[in-house]
Amino acid sequence: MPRTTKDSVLNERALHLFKTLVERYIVDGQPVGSRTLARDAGLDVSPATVRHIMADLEAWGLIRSPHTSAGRMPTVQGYRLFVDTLLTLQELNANEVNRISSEFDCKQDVASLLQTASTMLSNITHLAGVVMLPRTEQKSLRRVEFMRLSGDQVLVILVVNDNEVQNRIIRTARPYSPAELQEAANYLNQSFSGKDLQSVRAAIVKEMQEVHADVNRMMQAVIEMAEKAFAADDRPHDYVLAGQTNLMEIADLSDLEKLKKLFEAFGQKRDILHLLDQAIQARGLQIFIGEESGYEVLDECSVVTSPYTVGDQVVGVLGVIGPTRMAYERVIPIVDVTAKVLGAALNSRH
Amino acid sequence: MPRTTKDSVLNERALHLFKTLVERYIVDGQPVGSRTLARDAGLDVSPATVRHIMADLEAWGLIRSPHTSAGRMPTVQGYRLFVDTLLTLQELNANEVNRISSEFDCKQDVASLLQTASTMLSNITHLAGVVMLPRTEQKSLRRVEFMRLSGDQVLVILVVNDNEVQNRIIRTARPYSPAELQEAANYLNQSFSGKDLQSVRAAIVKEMQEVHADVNRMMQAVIEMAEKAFAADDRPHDYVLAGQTNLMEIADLSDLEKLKKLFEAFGQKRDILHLLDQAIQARGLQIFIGEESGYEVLDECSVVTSPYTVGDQVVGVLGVIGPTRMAYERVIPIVDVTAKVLGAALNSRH
DNA sequence: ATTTAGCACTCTCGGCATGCGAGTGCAAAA
DNA sequence: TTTTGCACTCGCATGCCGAGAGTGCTAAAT
Repeated sequence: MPRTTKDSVLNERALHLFKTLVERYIVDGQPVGSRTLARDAGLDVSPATVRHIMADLEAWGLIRSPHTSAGRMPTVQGYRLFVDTLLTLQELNANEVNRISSEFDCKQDVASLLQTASTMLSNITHLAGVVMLPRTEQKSLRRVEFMRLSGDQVLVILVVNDNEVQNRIIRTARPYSPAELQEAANYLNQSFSGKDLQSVRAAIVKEMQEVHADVNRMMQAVIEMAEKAFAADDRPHDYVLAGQTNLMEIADLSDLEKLKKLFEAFGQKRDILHLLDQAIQARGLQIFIGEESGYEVLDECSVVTSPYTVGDQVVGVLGVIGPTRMAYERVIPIVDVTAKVLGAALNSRH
Repeated sequence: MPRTTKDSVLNERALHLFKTLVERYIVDGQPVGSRTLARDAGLDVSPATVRHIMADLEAWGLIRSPHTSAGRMPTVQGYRLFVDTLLTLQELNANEVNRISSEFDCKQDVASLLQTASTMLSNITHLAGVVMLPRTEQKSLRRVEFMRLSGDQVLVILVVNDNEVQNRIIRTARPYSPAELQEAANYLNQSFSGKDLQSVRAAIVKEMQEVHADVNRMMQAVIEMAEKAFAADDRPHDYVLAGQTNLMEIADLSDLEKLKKLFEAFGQKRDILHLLDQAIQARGLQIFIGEESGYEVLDECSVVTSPYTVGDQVVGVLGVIGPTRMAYERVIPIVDVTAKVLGAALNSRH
């Protein structure tokens, strides 16, 4: 009886051949034929045998050929298996890690740290690097200041976390005098300085509900403004992208049409942000291969991400975007290390 | 005697044919042959006559053919002549102008105004839009605030122009107490509130030179900090780019290699900024055609720019970047109007 | 039962000739 | 000065051919 479909088992040898095939395909991008594979695998079997096994692998959905009489290349499921169970990572040595972390040392502010991380990812991997802005949950209020602009507009300046300044413009129900504003600020600074921004907001909301008409005019002003000023800091997520142009010279994506769609997605940011949001939930290195991501523009891409932490809070995620045919064994450690180093750098500047 | 090179004169008819040729080339991108041109020009002459004239135009360096037996297309000099003296602009009607300016109405802050302008330019023209950030010369100080961070680091918060907040971190010669900082801020606010930032700086530098040892400790502190805090706001210029992807589907630039170089230049920002800087000097609508710009990456591109003003101060420049073969007669009015509308929008928010 | 060798078959790709269409330039006629 | 006629040049699409690479199947060998 011929080994038709899946009556065969994926034994050691088949997996070894599969792994060799993927590795080979990743380095030179050509579908791999039986002869090449037989030679590469170092197994001392004939191409004919390899052909049999390749037929099995194809039946298992791990490889496919673009057309008759071309070699085979991995399917998405194939990459998945490869990445999950067969990959031998090329860990970075201490030297390389040092070179990476030294890049961060001279940077001052958060923005340039992120920029550096993104650029570095793209430079080392020759792919596109992406770093999502940190969502700091812990923002401790250091000082608040109100300044009247015109009519009912008030400029609010919040100093948080020792060295970060936020400012927003709010509209108030009625115009307040500078004196009133000063007093309101004083009250808030006294009561809440050093407190977490979230809890300040909570306290204010609570106070709003408790005190009704029996509150004096001043207190009303304070509460009204504070409520608006501390409204959740929900500016949309954002990311820093570097080295998109690297993707332009990758043969797999050379279809201008697709490339354009991809670049537009980078510009829109929406889809990419959704994906990064998913990745951040995962609390660990995450790999999206081809269509797995669920976004059509990323059909021919893989995304390798890792969250980065400050303290032990996950605050953001970074990674690289490249063709499905990427050197995972190199890229994964790089993303991993970069996330750790960025986390450390952010931590020390805190 | 045959009309060999430049013994012929560029008469009315020759110019008319040339103009027709350019217009035709701009719409369909194909080299224009004598037959087509004879038909298009509406002149009732035979293709042969047109051929003679085309030979003249070629001798004058206005057109060239990519190879024997292809039609002719404009040279850079040809475009220059066309743009300078032959172009019939397609002015926008009031309706379109309104549609443009209404886009700006709902925007709050400067950043989103610029973003809107850039996006709009790219949407209307189907090219890349670029808007340089305004360099406001007139920054009147409204309020200054110092806040001690750690050791010799001081956070400076400057409120300028009614609603813009700048903050910088400076290092001082010695640690100052909160009280000292407060006093310094008070002094500066009293003396300089409402003054222009430049002149504040000048006054401080002057004071530094005049008063030496006979100044009290307090005054020294004030001067030291102020000098640093008001150091010229020389963050590098920057711009907002939109619709780069439009450039990807333009046949003229379909060379991936060139396109990559161009996109990298967009990322680096350096060359583009230099060019915009030149454009801002020019005080008026400016067109760089192909190699005229002097930047190799822009060899196959044209850039149409116009400065925009607040009050009657030129504060920035905006424009579009596209292939040399662009619809100048449409693009020029669009850039022009957008610059005016953006200026007006910035003005009203001032 | 597995592995190997042999073989016919399929598909891609580069090179090559060919013909067509578009356009030119020149010389002679109008 | 303009037009006509004509020979000539390219670029480009088409079709053909052969080389190369790889497959699947069958039959033989281990």
